[in-house]
Amino acid sequence: MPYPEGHKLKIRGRIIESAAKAFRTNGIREISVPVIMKGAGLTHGGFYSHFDNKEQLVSETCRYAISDTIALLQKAADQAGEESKIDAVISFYLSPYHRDRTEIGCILPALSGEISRSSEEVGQVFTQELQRMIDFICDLAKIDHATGNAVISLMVGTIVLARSVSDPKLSDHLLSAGKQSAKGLIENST
Amino acid sequence: MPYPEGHKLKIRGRIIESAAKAFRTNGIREISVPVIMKGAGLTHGGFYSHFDNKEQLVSETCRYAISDTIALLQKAADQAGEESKIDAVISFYLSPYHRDRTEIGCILPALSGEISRSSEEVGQVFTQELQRMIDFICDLAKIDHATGNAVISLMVGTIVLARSVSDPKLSDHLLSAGKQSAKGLIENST
DNA sequence: TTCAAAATATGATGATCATAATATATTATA
DNA sequence: TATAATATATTATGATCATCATATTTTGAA
Repeated sequence: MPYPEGHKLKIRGRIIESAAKAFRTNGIREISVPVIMKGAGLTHGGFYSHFDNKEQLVSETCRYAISDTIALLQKAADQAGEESKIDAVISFYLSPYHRDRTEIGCILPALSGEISRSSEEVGQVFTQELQRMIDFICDLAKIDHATGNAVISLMVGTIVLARSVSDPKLSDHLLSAGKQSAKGLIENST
Repeated sequence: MPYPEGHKLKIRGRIIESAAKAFRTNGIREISVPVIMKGAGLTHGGFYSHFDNKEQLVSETCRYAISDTIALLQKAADQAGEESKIDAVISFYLSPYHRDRTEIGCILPALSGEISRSSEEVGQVFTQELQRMIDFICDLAKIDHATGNAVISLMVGTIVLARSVSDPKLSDHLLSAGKQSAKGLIENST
């Protein structure tokens, strides 16, 4: 058995990481397989020995990227006191840092538009992972699902718009308005 | 002066309408110039006598499409009593009808992702038109800009997610949660 | 050190795209 | 009706893309 145990799996992981970074900054259709492979330190040809096609990579990258974001938010929560965990998560999500560092950010605002035009399979993975994200928020804030849904929608919409706008002042206002209202929604629900 | 007065302008308008419909359903990069021209009943060659390039068409289509949406929302408001105008607008925006009829819907949820990766010029047009949308909501609901920003973010985020999700029940829940919370935000602000 | 399997690289294919150059069709006026 | 200006259609170009076929490299074991 040539090549070390688990070698291929590791490479596969590197391709997914490269895809996550590339998709987050440039969207799905704007990033080619060759570019993703180069990002993983490989050439394009080997791609199809790891994945059936680009769509399959999109699925797996979705799953990986949302888990990654939940972990990131968990870290923000861990650094805050018990009472303010959800506030810390909201503040991080709606920070200028998260708005500007698309390459490490949440894919919900970055890719939702394209996901809605993707295959059924991609849609299902996305749905599953979004559910996990909603559960994470509901548990942390101890709120009902309706409020959790709205908080996520508000956070995603805020980042979507804050990133699209060319006026930095308006962009900042969108962030702080979103932050204030998200916290308000949570307070009013308990 | 051959060709009737304003003929070219009318064709130009038809191209923009075709683009608006196509972009709304399929996004910007996924729709080609030939397809847009075919939608306007023309062949692709003539495109460049109307527009410098695709990017310019995107700009103009943005402007047209958001105005179009504001008019649509105004119509929804007109059909309601004075006290419930903003409720009517929110209910329309977050209706299953609006979620499902992407080809006539608001471009904010459909195109924001791609807009944030477009040229400075497109970004500026988008920013201007978003401002008009925010003003429209603030005037109608008689709320401050911070609340208006949050309401729009919530509406956009809700449609974005409701369209991406493959589970119809979750999609409906997202809509109704968004509706309830948007109305709540407005009530709490006055 | 050599070998064969496994992994990766190189190169090719056919499609589609934005854009441009050129040819053809249209039509208000003379 | 003929004409010249204007609008549209046809065709061409060069780039990029997903995917595939084939060649080359790598590496654990014999």
